[in-house]
Amino acid sequence: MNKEKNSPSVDSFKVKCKEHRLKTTPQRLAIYKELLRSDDHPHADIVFKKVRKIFPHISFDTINRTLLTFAELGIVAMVEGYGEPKRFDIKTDQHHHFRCIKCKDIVDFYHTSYDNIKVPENLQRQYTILAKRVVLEGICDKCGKKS
Amino acid sequence: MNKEKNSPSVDSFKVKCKEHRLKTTPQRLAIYKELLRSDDHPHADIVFKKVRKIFPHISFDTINRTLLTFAELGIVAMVEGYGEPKRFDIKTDQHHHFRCIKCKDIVDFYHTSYDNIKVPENLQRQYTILAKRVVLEGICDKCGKKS
DNA sequence: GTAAGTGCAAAGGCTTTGCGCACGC
DNA sequence: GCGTGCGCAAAGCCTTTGCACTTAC
Repeated sequence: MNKEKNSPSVDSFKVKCKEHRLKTTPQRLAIYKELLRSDDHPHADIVFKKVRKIFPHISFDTINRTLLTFAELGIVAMVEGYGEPKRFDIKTDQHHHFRCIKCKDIVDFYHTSYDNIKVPENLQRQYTILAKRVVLEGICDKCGKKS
Repeated sequence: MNKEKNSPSVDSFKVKCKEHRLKTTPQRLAIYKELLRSDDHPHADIVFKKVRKIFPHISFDTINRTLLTFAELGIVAMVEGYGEPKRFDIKTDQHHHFRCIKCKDIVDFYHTSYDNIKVPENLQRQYTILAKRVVLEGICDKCGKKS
């Protein structure tokens, strides 16, 4: 494993850009850095508002296009939702999610035994499985206290 | 367990409506029946096009509002996606999903050992877990043949 | 220098909201 | 008859597209 290449960092980002023949523009770098800072799976508009503080002239389209490009190339991941705006995650390694059904928060967690769950044989035969993920849903501590 | 109440059927639907003080209008019944017929987790527009064949004067808003109401009350489930239009599922019992990343098909499957996966203790303590679901992603047989 | 990327503007979808009329209970 | 639900229309977002200008390589 090449750590440089796989753990999210500014350096790994530059490497990935070269691999995909993407230009490492200041805008892209700023967007990537913002994602590095976030652990709440922000959507484009949140990233826009934050990056604009550093980059006042950046346009929303650049944010959106960049995030979609990153997602397509596997530089970032897209997280599943229920029809809300697309949300992005800097973590592309195997992990799992807890989702709060009230505040819509998504919390990442790692759990080796979930990584190793066996795919049912009939599905294994029929499909090419590329990713496995466990999604837990419920109510987070903050929302639990409110009610 | 009250089978009448829990397995999806027209009868169980009427019971559920009464429980939630919803009127069982012909429109709602038609929408519910259409979902009963579908196993591909359709979004509102698909349901609209199909129901309109039986109910030419039904409006899209009715479909959309009805589906959202059903989802909110737990009469149907909403399936997770990546920012596309909301998709709905008549199955509200525990099951899991395979998603094809190419054609976006979602296939339901049941797998007891997935139902019984243990929630990590630290999460168990912090959150109230209401649902567990395994999501497998990859390429389905149809898309696999094409490439 | 060249191709790729950015910013701006406009259009296209999907979803939501408000309101008068209709209809199930 | 009462209150919920429906249909229609309009508005509000989010996302996508096209194009000229700019910039990284």
